[in-house]
Amino acid sequence: MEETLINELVQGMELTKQLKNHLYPLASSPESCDFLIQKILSTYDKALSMLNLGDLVGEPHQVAGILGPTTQSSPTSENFDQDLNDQCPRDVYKKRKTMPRWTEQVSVGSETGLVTADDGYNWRKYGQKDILGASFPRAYYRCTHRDAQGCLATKQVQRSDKDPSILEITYRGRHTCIQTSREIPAFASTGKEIPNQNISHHLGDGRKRKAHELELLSNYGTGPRVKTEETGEIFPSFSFPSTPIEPENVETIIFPDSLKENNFLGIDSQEFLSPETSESNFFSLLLCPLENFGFIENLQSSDSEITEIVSAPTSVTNSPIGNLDFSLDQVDFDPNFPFDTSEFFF
DNA sequence: TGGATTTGACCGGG
DNA sequence: CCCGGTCAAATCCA
Repeated sequence: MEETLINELVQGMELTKQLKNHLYPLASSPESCDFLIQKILSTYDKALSMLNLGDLVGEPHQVAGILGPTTQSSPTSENFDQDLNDQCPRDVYKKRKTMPRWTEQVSVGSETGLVTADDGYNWRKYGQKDILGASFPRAYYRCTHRDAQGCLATKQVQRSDKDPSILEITYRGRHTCIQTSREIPAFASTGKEIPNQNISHHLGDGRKRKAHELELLSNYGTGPRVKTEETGEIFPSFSFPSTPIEPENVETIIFPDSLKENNFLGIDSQEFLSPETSESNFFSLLLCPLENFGFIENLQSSDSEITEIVSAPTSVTNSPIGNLDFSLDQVDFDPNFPFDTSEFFF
């Protein structure tokens, strides 16, 4: 089993190298490509090292869970879900504290403060708090399908003190729900105003709220950069090759401007934490590296995502065509994808 | 009218 | 007791 994993990783690494060779003459920014690809390769290295060293990450099935579409519902994920089921709210709350947590910093490049951090999931805001020492309040979102499907995924969105154009989005828990957002462009599914004291007063006005949403979307992905970080914790459903045992490890990636022209901010780690979407997204990257290159940013959101990413080529290797077709069907956007937001631009 | 948001209250951990 | 996180009633809106 482990040997198979290594083989898969090695193949993935080779494929990434090939991809690198293909990308270089085409990419808008070779440095960007190189940076990202080096990141991917380094993830492979770490993953392989870990496998050789033993299972630093934990259970082998965690690793298995990230390999290939056949393990979309990883055993760990199921166990994880079971752990969270049939518990009183308090227990769930306690459990939630142990749930995987990771943070993204998304530059939204908006002076208006009306930018959302849409990630293709349906979120429902359930609270907002002023945080001590923070200039902006923190908004709390939970998965819309929590009641219906028991999905305990939550996220917190807070505008960065240092750079108000950056949203710090902390995700907690993995989505266990079946999202219906797949039917619509991921980035357009859940526009949410970010907590901003300057605008929060307007939120009572629904029309303004809607306008905000539009503005959010129109500003989406126009930021000068995307900076992601991972406040690592060990995910229960898959491994953390780069930072498997160092929760305090924070990795910040600053992306050059050349990567900013995209609307893929809507696809964040959550997408990739979901095995089926993670793979498909990466597939689409493989298929259309230039068109979709922007959302590499999101792929970089955390090492965990990279973990997911690197698992994809292995599947491609096994059955390239079939998986690619599969991926296209799975991708959250249609062929018009980046421009589906046109309706939001007036 | 049903779903989403707002917002003050509530709770538990540190 | 403070603060972060959640609840839930009131409110908003399509």
